[in-house]
Amino acid sequence: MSKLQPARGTRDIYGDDARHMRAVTDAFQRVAASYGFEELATPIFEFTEVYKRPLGETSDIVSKEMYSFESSAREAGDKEPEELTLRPEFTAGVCRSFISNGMQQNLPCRFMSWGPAFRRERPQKGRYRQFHQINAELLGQANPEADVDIIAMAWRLLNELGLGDKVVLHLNSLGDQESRAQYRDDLVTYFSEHKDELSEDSIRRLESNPLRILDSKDEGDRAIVANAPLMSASMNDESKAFFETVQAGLSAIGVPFKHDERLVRGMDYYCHTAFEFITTELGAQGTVLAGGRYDGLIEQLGGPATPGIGWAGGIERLAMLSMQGTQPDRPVMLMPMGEAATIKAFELAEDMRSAGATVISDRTGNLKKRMNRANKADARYAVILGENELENSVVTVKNLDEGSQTEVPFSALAAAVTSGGGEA
RNA sequence: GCGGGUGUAGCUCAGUAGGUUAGAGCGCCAGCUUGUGGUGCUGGAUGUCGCCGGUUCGAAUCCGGUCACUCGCCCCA
Repeated sequence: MSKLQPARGTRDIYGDDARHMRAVTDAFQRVAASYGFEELATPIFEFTEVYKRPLGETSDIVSKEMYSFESSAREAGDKEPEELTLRPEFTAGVCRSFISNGMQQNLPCRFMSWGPAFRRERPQKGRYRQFHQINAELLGQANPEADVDIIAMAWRLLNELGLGDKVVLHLNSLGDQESRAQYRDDLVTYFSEHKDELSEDSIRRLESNPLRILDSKDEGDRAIVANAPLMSASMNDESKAFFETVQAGLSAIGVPFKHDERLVRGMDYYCHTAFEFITTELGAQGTVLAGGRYDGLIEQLGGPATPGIGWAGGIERLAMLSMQGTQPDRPVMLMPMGEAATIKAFELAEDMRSAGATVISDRTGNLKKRMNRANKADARYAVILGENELENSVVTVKNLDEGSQTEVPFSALAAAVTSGGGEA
């Protein structure tokens, strides 16, 4: 075993892993495009402020999980050092881009993005320090129908990945800002009365994030949570109506969901709809796709008040669950023997590629070795060009599935290897 | 960041009353087959036993540290 390892929480992605992940992003791009989403590729790092402001100084992400650094490349012409951060999530960067480019002229905006994100957490299965997400954001629509659309899109994607029966949609509403603030107060009041019964973690949450106590895994906490006031009790009429519409819409298009009163969101800018698609097959990393509405975020970043809703999916987690992947095209292995044949083979290879074939030229070793490699590469044909063939302007085409072989004139080769399995 | 488990060949793993040259399967290489793969037969090589240090006449095995992975917590996709 080599001492040279990738940095903690990172890994090399190749082979089946790469194919499975590609299947997820391919399906995502296809599905999102069918809902009118267009690609927005934001930089992989931003000014630290972009993440710090909306997430809050005290949030776990900002205080201990961000990869931040100071760039001071004076040689490159930078006058002042810049505080930069590798993106820990997509939403803040997308909203920054929306503001930077004056996109409020063009509402509503539907953006799809994908790629790596970085968080310095303790690695676990399905949780990496460099991980990959697919991300969808819909900006400029305050109506609950938008929430239905974007959840429907997620549901369609999950089904295309064959995960319809492996995930459960947990759905909740945090209400509007007023309702949410009210609920928070109600919870603090209630939990403060039971403070001495709460776990250490939850006493801390009482200050930092009281809503999080609701999904505590501590046994003692759960007993107290069971009698805690419900979000729905604190919601005003507008918020109730909003949530009713979302649920009715999902029912109308047949998206199954479970109203989960204990599903919450950490950041303050979240409101109304919150949802998570959860599986039981990945241990503690059960959330494979999650999102919600964030009507206050863009304004908080200094842009024009613009409502937004979106979600992010973990590509690693989705890939691990679905295990789908397209195999590469079966290649034609071209085997020129000798110098003159090698030159001729360049031309034949390009002819076959022009006709749509995948061609690999194997120029080294004896024929036995090359046939062996052809077999490992799962080639459909081996094309042999030796001195005998060269003299007669033919190649020997061997069908590796059937074991049969025939001689084919140069001019007929491209057609022979692209005729779809038919013997030449 | 906190707590538990694991680390032996490319891969999956055996290997404890500490004892000489550390094993299996798969894969890999070679030959049977000098211009022909897959299945078969024969043979071969796998390796700082994660790393560093300690105990011991002697450590893959016991102890400490460290790194990585893994399970849970925190948090989250």
